[in-house]
Amino acid sequence: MNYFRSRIVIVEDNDAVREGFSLIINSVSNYYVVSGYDNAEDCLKNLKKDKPEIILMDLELPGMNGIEAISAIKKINTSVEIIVNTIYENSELVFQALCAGASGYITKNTSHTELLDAIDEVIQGGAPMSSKIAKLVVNSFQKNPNSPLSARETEVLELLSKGKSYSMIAQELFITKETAKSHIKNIYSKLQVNSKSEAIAKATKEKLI
Amino acid sequence: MNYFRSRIVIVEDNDAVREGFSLIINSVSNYYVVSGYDNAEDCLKNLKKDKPEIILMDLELPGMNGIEAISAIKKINTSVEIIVNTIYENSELVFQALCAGASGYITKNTSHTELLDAIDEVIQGGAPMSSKIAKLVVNSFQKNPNSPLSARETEVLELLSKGKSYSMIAQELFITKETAKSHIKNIYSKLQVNSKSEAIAKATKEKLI
DNA sequence: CATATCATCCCCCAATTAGCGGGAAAATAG
DNA sequence: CTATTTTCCCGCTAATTGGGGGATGATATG
Repeated sequence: MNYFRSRIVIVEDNDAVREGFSLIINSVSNYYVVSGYDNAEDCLKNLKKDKPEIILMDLELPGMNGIEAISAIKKINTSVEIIVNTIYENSELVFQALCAGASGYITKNTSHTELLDAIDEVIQGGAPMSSKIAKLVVNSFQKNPNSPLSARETEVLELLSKGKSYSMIAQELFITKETAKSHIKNIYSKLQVNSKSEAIAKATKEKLI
Repeated sequence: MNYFRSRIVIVEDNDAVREGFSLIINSVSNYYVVSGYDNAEDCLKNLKKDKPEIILMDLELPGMNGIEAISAIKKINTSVEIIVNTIYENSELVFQALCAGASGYITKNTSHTELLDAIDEVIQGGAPMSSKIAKLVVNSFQKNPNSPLSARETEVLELLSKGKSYSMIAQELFITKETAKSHIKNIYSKLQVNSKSEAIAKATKEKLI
């Protein structure tokens, strides 16, 4: 009877919330909660025993935080799918969680149905995200439309950020080294920096490249 | 009566599909189709007249392709929300579309309901994506788990990719310049490259950093 | 316990690079 | 028509890079 039911682990320090999730998840036949923990350490300790396909992970936890926990879990078992469930919509946290290996990120105002939908989506190979989170993620691909740099300058800075030297940039853009140097001079002046790394840092931060 | 209905433009070269979408969208009261085009050029030409809040954009078009169209449209009107609707799930195209400024990316096997949901989501500031697309996007944040580089080497390479010099890397990691050099030597040997830019290129391609 | 990898540190050396200063001319766009 | 962009040139010096050759102790991994 259990053969086709996905094993789920919940890490959530609020007992009421954790037990609520368990009830919701256990109420449908496709999956069941093998274990619930109020901290990441216990989850890690029992990972090999629990063998979950999916972990529902809170981020604000006592002791080890959720981001560290995701990294640690993924190091032990790369195939487990982790869905972050938190109140935080802070973009830094979102990207940290995704970089650490989260497969989905849903915020805590989600309904029971949305929670179950997220689990379904992960099982089907998707990446469930709350609406705002998806927007954050998509925005991260887009450049700042108010860049002070010209198209050519942006092109040069992009190559610079890939570690190319002046002469390599010149070669790739079919210009002389002097022209590349000239562009870089102008880039530095516009960004008010005076070195490659500062320029890259500023451009990355302001999404100019 | 029209004041609160969102204006939608459809760019889709298949007449039947385009007209089908129009019927679906016009069947609900929240939005209506102001224009439909079978190519991007005509859409661009009429952008100021149509004043759409949302554009439903196909990628495979005669003449100017969808990616170029998105860039061109966004250059004219940064606030218009563009939802890509295509059969392609190719990751390169997805990222190009998002980088060009698409707010959503749905594939053509979506139901009428899902199409309308996507439009709703965009209006509410979200970023609708098909399940597979969301997974692609989320995966793009994650590193290759089979990196040949050690943690320290990865750290060094990350700083190198930010344009830092050997001495700056040494400073940031509290090691000597010689140690940084040593790490870089080992990185080059492991990646079988012999320069900074090659290393960064290979590491980026294989998502080691 | 032996071997491998990792992280740290040291030397020498030559070629290239980066960034500073100063220009200038043609093309493009508003 | 004026501002910006893109292209190109010169000289100069400090710094960087990447090649080579090592060594040490710690920590895994078998």
